[in-house]
Amino acid sequence: MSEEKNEPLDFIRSIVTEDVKNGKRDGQVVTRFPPEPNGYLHIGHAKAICIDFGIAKEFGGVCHLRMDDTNPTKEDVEYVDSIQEDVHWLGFDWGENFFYASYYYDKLYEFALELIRRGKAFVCDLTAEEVKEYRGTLTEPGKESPYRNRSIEENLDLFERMRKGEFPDGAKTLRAKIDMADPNIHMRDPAVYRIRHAHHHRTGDKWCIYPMYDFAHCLSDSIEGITHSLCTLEFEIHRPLYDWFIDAVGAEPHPQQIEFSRLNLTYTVMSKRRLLELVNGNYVNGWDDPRMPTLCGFRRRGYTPEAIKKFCEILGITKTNSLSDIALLEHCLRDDLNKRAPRVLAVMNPLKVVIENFPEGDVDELEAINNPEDPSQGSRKVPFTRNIYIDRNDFMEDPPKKFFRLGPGREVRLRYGYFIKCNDVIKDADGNIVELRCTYDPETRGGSAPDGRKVKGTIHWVSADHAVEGEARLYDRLFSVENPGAEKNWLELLNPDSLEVKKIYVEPCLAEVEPGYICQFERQGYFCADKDYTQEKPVFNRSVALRDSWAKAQGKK
RNA sequence: AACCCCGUGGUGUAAUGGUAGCACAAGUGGUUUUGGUCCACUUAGUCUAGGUUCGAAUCCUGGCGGGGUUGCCA
Repeated sequence: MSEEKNEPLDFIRSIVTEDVKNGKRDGQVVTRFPPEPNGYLHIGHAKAICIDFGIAKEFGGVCHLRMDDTNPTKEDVEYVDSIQEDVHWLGFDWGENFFYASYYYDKLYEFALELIRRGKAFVCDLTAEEVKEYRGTLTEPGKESPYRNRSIEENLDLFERMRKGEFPDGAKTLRAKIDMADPNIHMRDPAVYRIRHAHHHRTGDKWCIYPMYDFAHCLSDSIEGITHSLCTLEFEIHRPLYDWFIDAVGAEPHPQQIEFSRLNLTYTVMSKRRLLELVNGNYVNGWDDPRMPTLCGFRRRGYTPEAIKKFCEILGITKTNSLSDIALLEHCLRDDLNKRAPRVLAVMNPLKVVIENFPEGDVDELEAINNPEDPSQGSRKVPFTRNIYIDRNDFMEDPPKKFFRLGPGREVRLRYGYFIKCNDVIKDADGNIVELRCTYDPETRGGSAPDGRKVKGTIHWVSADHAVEGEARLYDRLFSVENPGAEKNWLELLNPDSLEVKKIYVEPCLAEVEPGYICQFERQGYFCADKDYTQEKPVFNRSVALRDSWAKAQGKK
């Protein structure tokens, strides 16, 4: 009975709250997440998952996971497995409530029979092309099929023979008898069953007729006792049909379909068709390529489930067509990672630095905090030696005004190490900088000077003798335009930078840098992701990211 | 020129007839052993025209704009 007046309720929660209050369906809440196993789950699905599972949980209900597998030609067990894995990874649990629409093929067949017996469906011999002609257009009504008035007995007989496999694909369909003049084209005698002599990933060759989405979905919901059938906006126009089928066969209970807007992200393509094209065309290395907006792609890129869920929560539930800024998603990840990800020193684009007053062969073990945001994560030792690498981007021979890092004659702090001062710049014959000669101040061990003097910059470094070398791709964004989803020639907009392989050098506390991708977050840092990414893996912070940010700012001026 | 849905800062949202608020982004300043984090501040909004009302982002009507719908896909 608690009244949470201050908590704003989105329109779906308002409806559910009202239903529960009114004792509708005994106050039970049962939702479902119903993907078709024809591809991998992407960030757009994450929103639906958060809503479906989230609302069920909030109202003390359950959420089913149901594979909407009514089209055997497009589906595969590979996808079933990945979907389960990804939903679990996000942190949701369907318990015992895992189903397939194909579990209900027998019941659905019975419902179809009932539809025929009630005179509400007929077997139609029109070809696909003819059906299209008869359907009419958006502005003109359709014409009734010449087969529309077959007797119930004949329909029953024909439908039974369809099931037995007496007809080839496309020869006949079972159609609902509704209204060919309905302004909603989906109500103009829609198909209920079609013939498909195809092997189904679960039921094998048992069936050669398969129910259409509109018929199977609402009745599957009813069979499972779903109370609120939440889906995206494109199904809005299907809702009258959803209701019609349930009423027409007299199914109980009658779930309520409610639609919300789907997620769109800037710089990202989201449709399964296009993602499949990226995979099949080898533009990416599979569904879990870290550049993909799939959940497994985000996972490899180092995203946490918490960040994704938080993002979905912030977006809220509305019916407004929207294009969400991926910067918000990145913010959610930084926010999460910042609190818990261990940090490690890293250098990309190494520049050798010789500390002239540090003895050759000596190793100084320095103490480094694992996570400045979380002291409980402890510290580690970092070896300091005469020869180190810093990032090329952290040195400028002719530093402009607001550049705070190393330059000739300047002093900076090596993070967790010493202050160093640049005395000399060594170049090769072509004038490229190949080495820096510096001196360190032994008094500044740990990073602070007893005399109280300050430095403006703190830079990353690794011991040249101890650094672990690896390669990684620098992930920026797969696409280089605002919204490639809207572009016709979207494949040409792939960002070439996303393919660039870079060297990376990290502290010896890491055994190796596994080949993978490096995710770039300006001003926050990079972290490395790979096939077996875990949240315990470190963020390679600062260095290049900050440099790029600075460069970008300069470019603006 | 059909039907349905949706229009609040650049973006995503809150306010359900009573002070237009939050977050991201952008910008400025401060703290800082990550140019990160954190803190403070700034910029910026109810598509439009009428109507109802003491009072409209909210209700009504028209216009304008965006999206969806003509699979034997889901």
